[in-house]
Amino acid sequence: MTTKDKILDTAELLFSDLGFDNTSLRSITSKADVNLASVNYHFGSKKELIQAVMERYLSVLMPAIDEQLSKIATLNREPDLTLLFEAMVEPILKLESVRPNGAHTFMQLFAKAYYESQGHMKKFVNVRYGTVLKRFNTTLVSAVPHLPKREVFWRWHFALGSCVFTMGSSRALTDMAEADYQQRMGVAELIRGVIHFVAAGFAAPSVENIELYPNRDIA
Amino acid sequence: MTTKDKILDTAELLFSDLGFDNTSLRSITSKADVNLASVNYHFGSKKELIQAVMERYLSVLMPAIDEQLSKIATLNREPDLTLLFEAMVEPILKLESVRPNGAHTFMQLFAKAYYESQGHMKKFVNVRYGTVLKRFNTTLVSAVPHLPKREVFWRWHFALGSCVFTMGSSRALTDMAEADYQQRMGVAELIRGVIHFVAAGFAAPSVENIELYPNRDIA
DNA sequence: GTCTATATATAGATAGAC
DNA sequence: GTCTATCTATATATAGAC
Repeated sequence: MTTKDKILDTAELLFSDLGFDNTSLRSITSKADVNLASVNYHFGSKKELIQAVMERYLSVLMPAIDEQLSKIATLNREPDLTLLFEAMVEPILKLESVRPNGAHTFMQLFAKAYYESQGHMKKFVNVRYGTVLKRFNTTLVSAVPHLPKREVFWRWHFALGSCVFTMGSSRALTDMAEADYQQRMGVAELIRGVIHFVAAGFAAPSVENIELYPNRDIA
Repeated sequence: MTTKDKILDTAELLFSDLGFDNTSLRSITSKADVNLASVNYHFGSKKELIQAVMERYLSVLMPAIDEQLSKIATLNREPDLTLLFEAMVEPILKLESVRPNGAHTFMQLFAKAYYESQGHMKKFVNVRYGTVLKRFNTTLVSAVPHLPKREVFWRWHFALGSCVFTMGSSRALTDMAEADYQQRMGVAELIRGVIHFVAAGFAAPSVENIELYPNRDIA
């Protein structure tokens, strides 16, 4: 195994576990058993190392998502929401082929990236995969034609919150579920659970058409 | 205004904006125009400063939540989910009285605390307000008697994700909503929106009773 | 209570020998 | 490509004068 690969593998392990800011280049190189200076030699900077770690997954995930969106487009009917969300499962599970336990690792990385809102990552993803993201958004909007666009905007971010949070805490949550309810959840079941939840939230009638506080018994 | 208060006010401003780890004592003391060493004199350490900042809000929020739970208990009927969630709005809005814009600031702080998962905060909250948290959980479980407990566990965390994420990104999201849809959202509307979303997710039929992939057109 | 000065630790990055 | 040694910056925390 090359030095470069040793760095990448160790970095993704520590990044996904501790976050990007909380992982020092020193901890990576010592655990990977390579020299500290080799990170800058091979990657230039910590930022570029982070991008390289993410790119290994994004380069598999994004084309797979694009392909699913194409399949949906060929159906020649209004795409429904559950179909769209479920179509995201396969691309994520495909990440298992990138590295052992890849889907789980990527979800953790994704969540950490979101939490720490690394500006350079946002730019990086948008420049490289902006068209796929736009396409997903277009499909999403067309899947809920009865909702005002601003409603779609809000619900999408509510849903994203559930997904990111679940991804980031997946290890802790599955451990708790096993300890308290003897329930062994895999990555696939977890994704399906959260998808079911957010799809139901999306399917709710428009907030703008209902009375928000019908039950004022206690207020 | 005392030095201690100047530190608290400035700290909460920077913490809520940049997060705890990303805010140095130096940036706080220089912005508050007090001496660096005064933080350790008045609070002992950065950890204790963080706890003091949170405590100003928690000491108002938690008793208010407890009171709402009491009111729900006196209704003498199965508490419904929407009622329970809506009951949380008033306590949060009460935080406006702690400091100007307090509800918004607290939500940001809460989200950052969750993201950075500061171990000492978790302990601190559990020790001081564990009974209120337990009581909320008990009420939640009794509000959805048709769901298996493990389902409640999962859905609660999915819901929490939506809430935390929305709280943490509230400024960015409301700014986008105003720019793109000319929609001016206040804190109250935002909370109600996300509550409506997660209540719908909670109200969905149990995942364990439905076929998860009824629509396999594309997989 | 408030200040200066400093101890101590840890970051990311790089120069230059090999 | 790999290494040692070091630069530079920044962090929390504290000792001790006032």
